[in-house]
Amino acid sequence: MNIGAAAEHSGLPAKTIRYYEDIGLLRASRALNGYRDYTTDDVHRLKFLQRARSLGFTVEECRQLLSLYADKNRDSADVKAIASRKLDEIDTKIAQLQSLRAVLSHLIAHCHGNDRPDCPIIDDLAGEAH
Amino acid sequence: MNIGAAAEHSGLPAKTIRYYEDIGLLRASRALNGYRDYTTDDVHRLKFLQRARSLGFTVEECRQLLSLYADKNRDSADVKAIASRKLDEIDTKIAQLQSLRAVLSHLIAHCHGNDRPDCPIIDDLAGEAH
DNA sequence: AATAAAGGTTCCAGAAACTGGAAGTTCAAG
DNA sequence: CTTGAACTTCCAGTTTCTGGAACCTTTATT
Repeated sequence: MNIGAAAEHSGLPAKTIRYYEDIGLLRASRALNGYRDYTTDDVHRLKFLQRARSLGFTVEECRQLLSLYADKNRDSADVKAIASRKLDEIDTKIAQLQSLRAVLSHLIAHCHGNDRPDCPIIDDLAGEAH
Repeated sequence: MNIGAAAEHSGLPAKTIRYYEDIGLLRASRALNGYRDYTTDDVHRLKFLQRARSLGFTVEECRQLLSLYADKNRDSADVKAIASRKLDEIDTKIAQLQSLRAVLSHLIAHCHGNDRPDCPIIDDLAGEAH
């Protein structure tokens, strides 16, 4: 599959896919004409990258996450440790999104028109996830 | 409150807070000595920014989100429309995080040692949020 | 009171993660 | 066989910080 189709399927711009190859995040094999050639597994990885990046994981973190599947020689306890750490980060992110969501939905429900200047939301703004 | 304390409370480096001021995201008033002076409301906004940025919202999106509270003259329907759109984005992010979480926890639970190379996870990698 | 350390200021340079554009090659359609 | 889309590389620019120099203010210590 050419880079255009891979871009289409993964949701990443072709430019970004080439950039990821530049920095060694995901190498694709080449067809005889020199074009990059992507397998469906490659596309899965690209989708995964798109998702993880859009959720605030850094490229280095994505590299780590990808390595969890890729490295057959890695010790199982090691994999588990890294995965567990990432799991905690994900849980934190979910909690933060939920608190962000609460703030916004409160805003939608209660703070219309003239009420808003004194809206209690501003007090909760960035409040802890209870 | 000085910038150091604001940094401490918000979780953002002082450098970043100054940068946010540079790009007009959050202006702080100045004390007589020229130091930036932050109110607790400012700190709430900073915390909010820290959170939203770490969750993958762009600076421009954060600016929009902040404007939801700040702009007293904005039409209520307008506020609701923007907030609703952001709410949808947040829901999507939550769903994506949950699917990412499922993949990782599956990895932890089932793909230890020699099983992993053929682990079914790689098939789910970046699979849709069901 | 003098001074050293800590923390504030601006400004400029560099890094991370893209993003756009030029110049050229290959492919598919008419 | 030509035209246009999609591919290639390479270089330059943008966004979002981040580090460091040079200098000023506050705070603690002698």
